Amino acid sequence: MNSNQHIQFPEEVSSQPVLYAEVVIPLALPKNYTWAVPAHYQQAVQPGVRVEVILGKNKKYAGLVKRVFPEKPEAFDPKPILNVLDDEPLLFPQQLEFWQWMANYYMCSEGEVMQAAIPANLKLSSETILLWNDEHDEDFSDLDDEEFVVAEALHIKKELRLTEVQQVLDSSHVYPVIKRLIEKQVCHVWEELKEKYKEKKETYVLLHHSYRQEEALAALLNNWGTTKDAKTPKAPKQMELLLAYLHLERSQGEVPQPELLKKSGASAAQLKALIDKGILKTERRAVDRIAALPKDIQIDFTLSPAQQAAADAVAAGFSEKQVCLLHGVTSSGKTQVYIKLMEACIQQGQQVLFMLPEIALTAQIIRRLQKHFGGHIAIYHSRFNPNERVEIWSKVKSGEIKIVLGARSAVFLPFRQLGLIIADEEHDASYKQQDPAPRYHARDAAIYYASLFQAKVLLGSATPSIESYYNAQQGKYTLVELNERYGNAEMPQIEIVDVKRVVTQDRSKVIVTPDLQAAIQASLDEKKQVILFQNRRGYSPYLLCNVCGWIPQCEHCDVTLTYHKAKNKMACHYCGTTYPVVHTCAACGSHQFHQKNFGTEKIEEMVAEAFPEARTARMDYDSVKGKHDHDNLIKLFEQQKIDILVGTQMVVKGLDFEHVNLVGILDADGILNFADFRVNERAYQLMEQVSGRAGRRSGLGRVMIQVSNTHHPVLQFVQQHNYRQLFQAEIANRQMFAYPPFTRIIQLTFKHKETLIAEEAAIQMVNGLKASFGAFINGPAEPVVNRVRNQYLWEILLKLPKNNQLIQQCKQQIAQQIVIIQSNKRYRSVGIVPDIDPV
DNA sequence: AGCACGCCGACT
DNA sequence: GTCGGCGTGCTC
Repeated sequence: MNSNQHIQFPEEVSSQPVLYAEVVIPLALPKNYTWAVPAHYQQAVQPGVRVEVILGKNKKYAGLVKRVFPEKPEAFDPKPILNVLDDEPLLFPQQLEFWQWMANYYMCSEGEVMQAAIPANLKLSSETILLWNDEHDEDFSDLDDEEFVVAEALHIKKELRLTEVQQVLDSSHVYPVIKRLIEKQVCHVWEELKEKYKEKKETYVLLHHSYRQEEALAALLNNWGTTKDAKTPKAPKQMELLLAYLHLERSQGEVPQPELLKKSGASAAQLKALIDKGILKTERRAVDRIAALPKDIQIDFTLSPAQQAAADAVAAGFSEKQVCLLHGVTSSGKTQVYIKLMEACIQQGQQVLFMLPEIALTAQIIRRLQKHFGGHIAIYHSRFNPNERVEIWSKVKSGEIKIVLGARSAVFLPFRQLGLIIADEEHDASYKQQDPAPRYHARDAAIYYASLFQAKVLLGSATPSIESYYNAQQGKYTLVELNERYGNAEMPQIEIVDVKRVVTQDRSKVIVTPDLQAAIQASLDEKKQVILFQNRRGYSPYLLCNVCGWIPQCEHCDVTLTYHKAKNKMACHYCGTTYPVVHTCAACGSHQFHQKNFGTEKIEEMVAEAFPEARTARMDYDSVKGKHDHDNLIKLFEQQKIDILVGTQMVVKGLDFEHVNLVGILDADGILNFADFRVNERAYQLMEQVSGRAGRRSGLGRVMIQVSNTHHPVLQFVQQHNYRQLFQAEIANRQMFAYPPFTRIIQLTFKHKETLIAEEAAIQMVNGLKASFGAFINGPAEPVVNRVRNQYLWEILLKLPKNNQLIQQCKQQIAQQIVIIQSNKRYRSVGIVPDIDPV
């Protein structure tokens, strides 16, 4: 086999039995596969390390060892593990257990969980493309010969496929060498980013590590200018610069180069001199990278009595129950309560995971937490640069990072001593991953994950999900209420504006009623700011033929195309295809089209026309592509450089603007008339959260809701800010129609390019489940949008009683049924997608 | 997810 | 006569 055989004892003589390893491969394979552990790797192969294996003819993967065992598999002959990539496990047993739980609970493979769980840089396969890391300089002195060869090739070509690397290196070394190059940040793994975003980079000045020690620094300063030490410089201007640096570092933690030069009045040359002397150094990095802030904690505020009481109640609750729901009205200062609890947790040497919905993860909250926890905190985000994600991964694992602030994917980080998970805005639907598998709910998964560490979970919201509030009411969670706004600010006053009363010439919908228009003007006159909220769903602008009523549709989906005026394009929001704007009706040949509905784009345009003297801006998914666009826009609005902000859901999330005293909800009907069992809950959450943006700090805020169905009960609840009433009304509904929290839902989607085949497969599933679960099955039915990407859809909805054993049995039976259905040639290519607890 | 194997249409 | 379309089955 190889030369090792000569130095290795023959197997019969060796005291160790042959071992096999169950390995998770980051693919949607039906199950995990087994590879043989060569004798010389028996020490190195242990659960949690990555190994290089061949799968299929010649595909290589870095898989993760789940389990090592001595029994030889009978059904097949395992291939050998080629290499062991890690000296120590990439994660702890808790994470492996978490993966397994997630695969079971959400009906997917562990490979799919792995895919979601670990950063791209830790996933290697033959398909992997390596990219040269632009941040790396050309200093290759710390590379060995093999690393150097690859690094040089990469430096020239900028990218290499792993198969190309194979041609340069002896093939038995490729993966280990690549692994080391990634660790040395020479390169990183190419990854298709969901959203392109350009990191904002700045040059920061840091103290060279040899002067990080207090004594070394003191010695340097005390001996400055004396000649005792030949290395000690004299230049007084440089000392001034150094002192300015130290001052800035102490006062704000981080020292951006431009700021230092400006504050100290020193020149770039003087800075360079200090760098050349090895006293300071510079580092170019993204602004939101792990901050080199001092590792101390500064809690320099005191809680209000109400906040203190809440914090105490949460802490007391944790001694009895694992989960606590903090229901605090908007602007009650939940974040301060979190900060106190986080502090207590890290004082005990434990780690904290602070989760937020992706779009609420703004510079505003980051800055706020960094102010208190400095360098203990890291931000984790699916859009971050791959090298940094690995850096955070390992620093969380080592325990160096105490607090992670992140979106849902942060639940996968390898915490060592997790003490507390906070899920802020716990009601938010974006905690649920829609596509691809694992379709997990990060809030629910976090509760399980925490239990593996005996850690506590704090769910926070001004508008809790019905499920969580119900759990609290039933005594499953502790319930803590925080009913007063911080600083005793009053809750905003809510006015319902009946749009039916406004008559327009062309019977088209009114966008801004005269009442709202007057209120906007009043706010502007007071030099205050205005937010106009437009629900996006179903309210995008589209074109309609004036003659025959034809509406342009997507070629691949059963969806009306959205008209984007600014880009002069038509787009499908389901599959993303864009089309040129139609000018000729496909049905009657007419050239007259009318723009229907109003998106934020149209609203911004009209508002700008109506208030020419005001500065308006728009915030929605299209206008803020990158994360920094979003932050910049918020900054502008904070600084009152924008008077009127028109936006979608985005403006709702966790933002805190001081000078907003009017919020307009333009079309509440679009929110209230959505066909989903959660409409009322959603509508309440949305309107209450939007209202919360008004008058947060000073003065009374005003909210105007434009609606035609003025008697909708949810409007009254919002008007009175009465969550309890909403809950009571809604829980009765849920019970009556057997929806969560009284049942658990499993949705099965069947996809095929012929609708009949998808339907038949769905019917077969129903038939297979009928005997045991017949009473709980709804469907199959076609969804409202019945074709996406040229595939027709059919759905089955199971509303199961809350009985874990029964649910488990049902999942098993679904899995079996999927195998049976797909073993029939006719249904082989039907995609069957289970979604557990869909939102 | 790849990818090879395999069975039917427009090319040299 | 062949090149190649992508349906289908398998990967320890």
